[in-house]
Amino acid sequence: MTTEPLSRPRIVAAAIDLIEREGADAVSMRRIAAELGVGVMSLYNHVPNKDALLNGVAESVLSGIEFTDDPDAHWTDRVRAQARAFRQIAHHHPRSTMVVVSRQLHSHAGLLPVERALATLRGAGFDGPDAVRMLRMFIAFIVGSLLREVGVTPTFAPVHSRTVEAAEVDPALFPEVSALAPLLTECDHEAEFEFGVELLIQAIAVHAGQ
Amino acid sequence: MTTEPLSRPRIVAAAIDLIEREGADAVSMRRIAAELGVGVMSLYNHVPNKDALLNGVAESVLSGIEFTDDPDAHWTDRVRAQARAFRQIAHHHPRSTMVVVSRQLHSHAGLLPVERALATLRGAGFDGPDAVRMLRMFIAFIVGSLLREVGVTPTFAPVHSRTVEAAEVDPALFPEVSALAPLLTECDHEAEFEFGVELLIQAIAVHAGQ
DNA sequence: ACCCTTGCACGTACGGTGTACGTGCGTCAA
DNA sequence: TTGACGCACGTACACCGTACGTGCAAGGGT
Repeated sequence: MTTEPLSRPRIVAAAIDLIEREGADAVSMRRIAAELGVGVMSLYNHVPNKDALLNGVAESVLSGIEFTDDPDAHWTDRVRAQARAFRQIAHHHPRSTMVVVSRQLHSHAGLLPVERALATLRGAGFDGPDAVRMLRMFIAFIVGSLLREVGVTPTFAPVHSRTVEAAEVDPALFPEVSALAPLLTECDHEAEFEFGVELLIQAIAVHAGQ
Repeated sequence: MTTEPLSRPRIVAAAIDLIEREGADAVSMRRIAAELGVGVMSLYNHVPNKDALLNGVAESVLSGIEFTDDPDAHWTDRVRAQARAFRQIAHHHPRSTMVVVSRQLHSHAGLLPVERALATLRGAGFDGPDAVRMLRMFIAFIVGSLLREVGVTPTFAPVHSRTVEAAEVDPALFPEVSALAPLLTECDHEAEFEFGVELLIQAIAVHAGQ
């Protein structure tokens, strides 16, 4: 076993790997050390504490986003592409998503998506305040969508379809929910996300036109 | 000291109180027991485990929402009112917000807002699938907004205004971010939320009209 | 009046957690 | 050669969730 030297990137990579395999709850300094075949405290030579390590995880995942921005394209296409790129996180690192969105980053990795989004919005003709507003709107939507997608926030699926389908929620108390139960239990995240993005782009376009 | 008997509601209330005073990280079974002047294991006579206790916290906060729904009002007003009511969580229980939105509830408390929202959307003329789509859109937006508001997700404030204002982010690398830094550092959550709600309602109205 | 069940508060104990601290070894600079 | 330094490591501490056993008080059946 060629004992490659310990390093921050290697530790972060091990953490991401562990999160994706066993979930964020499985992450502990001891566990990561074991995964790397290393003593627990050796980690602290490269990472100040667990919190910083998780920040590293968020940055790493975030910087893995493939932004293929075409500055000549229409701004609606560029916004669409950026939103989709962000959603890739949920595909490539589903169980790390919660870590990414629930962490306040002041590093380059966290700023790059913001910079790109602001650039395309300004390019679309929005002034500063409007661009920031639109960006915040999109971020809220995307964060909320990703959380739903990775199962943190409810789908809302009152009846988890594993059970006897519906019949678990009282139709008298919740007529709409029970009537729409089949629709609520299933969720095509891709379609849902696309629908939301289109709705937002459309709304923004209207807002820009006036 | 009149030693009122221990009970689930009293434990949940103590937990909420503790969260609001010292943050969600301060919550431990030992701490709550101490707060109630009670042995740790006594809690387990009323609550199966910590997870269930936090579910209780979420339900309690959620059921504290004041929904004043007027069935005769225009659906846009009803949607607005419901969105605002939900946002009250962030005002009344700011530090519990994360607990509320990050927990999957299958109880009455969690279903009631869904039922109400679906009812008003159906009343507005949307068919089942559309109503569910709109609801999910709103939930994503609201969850994302609340997370930003309570400081979980970034504002995005690359320069935390406590430092030397701007000048911390390289204008060459991030021209837009540094140019808009003043706007990014401050965030009127109320205005931001209202803007988003209006944008969504408007978009949905357009969608409904076609 | 008796017993006996039941409910509930409590203490102890176990295996986990993050991390402060001291120790020893390898590799370079002087 | 010697000194400093970087880094892997073990130990130790305070804290966590909770399984388990114990004892006390109230209530119901006989």
